[in-house]
Amino acid sequence: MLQIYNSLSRQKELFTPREPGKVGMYVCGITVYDYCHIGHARMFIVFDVLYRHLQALGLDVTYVRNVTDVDDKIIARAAQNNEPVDVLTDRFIDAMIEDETALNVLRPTHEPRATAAIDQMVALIDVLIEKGMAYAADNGDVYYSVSKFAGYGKLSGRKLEDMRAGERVAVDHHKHDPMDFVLWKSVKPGEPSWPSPWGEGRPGWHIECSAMAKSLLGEQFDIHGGGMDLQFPHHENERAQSEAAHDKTFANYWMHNGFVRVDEEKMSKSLDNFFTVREVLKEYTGEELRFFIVNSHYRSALNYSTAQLDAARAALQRLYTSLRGTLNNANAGIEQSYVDRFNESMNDDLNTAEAFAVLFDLAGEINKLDSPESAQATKLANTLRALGDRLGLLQADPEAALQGAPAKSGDLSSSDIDALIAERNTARAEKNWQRSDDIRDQLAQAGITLEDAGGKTTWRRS
RNA sequence: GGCUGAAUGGCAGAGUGGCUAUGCACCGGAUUGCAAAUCCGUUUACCUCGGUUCGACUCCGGGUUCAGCCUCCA
Repeated sequence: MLQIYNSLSRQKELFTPREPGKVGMYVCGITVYDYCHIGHARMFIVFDVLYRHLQALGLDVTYVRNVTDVDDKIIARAAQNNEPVDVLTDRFIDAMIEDETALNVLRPTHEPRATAAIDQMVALIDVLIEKGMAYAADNGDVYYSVSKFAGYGKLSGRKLEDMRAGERVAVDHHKHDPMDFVLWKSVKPGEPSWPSPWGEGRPGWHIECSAMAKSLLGEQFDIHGGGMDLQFPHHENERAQSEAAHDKTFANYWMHNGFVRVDEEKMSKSLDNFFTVREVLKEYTGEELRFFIVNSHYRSALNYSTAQLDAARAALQRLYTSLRGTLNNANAGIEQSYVDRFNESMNDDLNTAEAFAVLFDLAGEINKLDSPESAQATKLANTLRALGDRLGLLQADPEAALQGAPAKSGDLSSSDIDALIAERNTARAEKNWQRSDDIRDQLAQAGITLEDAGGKTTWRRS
């Protein structure tokens, strides 16, 4: 019985799909004008874990995550680079896919691009105007009349009066009400545009998601997700548009992931304190970054630091070390009690931190066994790999994972390392401990840790 | 100013009205030529002030601090 925290009701609710056995899920993706940062990575990973969990529960999930490929920032960046908008967006979409692959994020069922759904947006705006919920201003813009939607503010927990009282909403004389937001922006010189009944122009950001969700999931669906900062105004507006147009509930459950912070401050472009995924991947593996993100609850704030990534590496080393030497036999069976515990944690609003305790318990049990190749060890290792996969982790060959981390210092090749290990073992056979220890120290300097066990010497990056 | 949310041991991070989270680090032991890895054991908590209760880190109320949203933002 899955319970998820619904931002709309501000409490955990039992998850009941609209159609038994099926789930429609929409997540707001990114605006492609730059490389993905750790905050984007968190969104990808959080909803990837949810996607995997829903599937593990036997549900047939249609997962839609859009790509916003037309927007002020994209246009500005393309102009700055002196390149066409689509060349810029294609490049960053490719980069995004590379990053996701490195983080072992599954591709959503559909990844619609806003520019391919303009017709649906125009149609939706048309419906809103027909219903008197929107109006075309004399400057060619179309606005949504916020005051005509009774439930406005419910998702973000704010009142229209409070918002109006705020001084931070810029006054625009084309709007009937300062809170009204734009559905269609009239064309400006040099900008991409499409024809519409209100003249050439381009869609506002909010209408994109309403239109793409409708065309791929229908007028109603189960889960709508995104970053915490999208709750207002983006999701509030999406909800207002879709519910006003269709006269029915839009998404039943709204989920928002917490932020990544740096020095206890939100990671963002404007604060210029962000780290891109590819930057971090120079020093850490995608799996280490993923572990760091999955290690804490998806709604809590997550403080980024290299100390945290180091801790993720150490934790992952413990898990992989327990798998070392075990047989990778998918038919070895599953120890159900661990799976049950794992599911119980995951069913509690994706309590991944608690679920991890199950993985570490499994690692401890495997370590206690006499032989990693015993039937029981194989079964437990099989269970550990299966549960790891539920979180998108532990699928690599243990030895490769332990040796594959990017070196933090030094840059010895594996053949250099093997040669030194061979020389050291010769010295050890001669009980030349001085020479043996010198070599071990030398490797330690280069970030290589040696382990002599069972008559064999293995190594890993530390 | 309005509205959310959070405060747990050296660090990270779950959770519970009375019972070991977990990982890393630390300490003692086993193992090892010495290490590493592993195993066994130990130590270190619940922002503050009041209240409810036989008993509160856990529930209620006040306070303090921090973060987020109210403007593009995952």
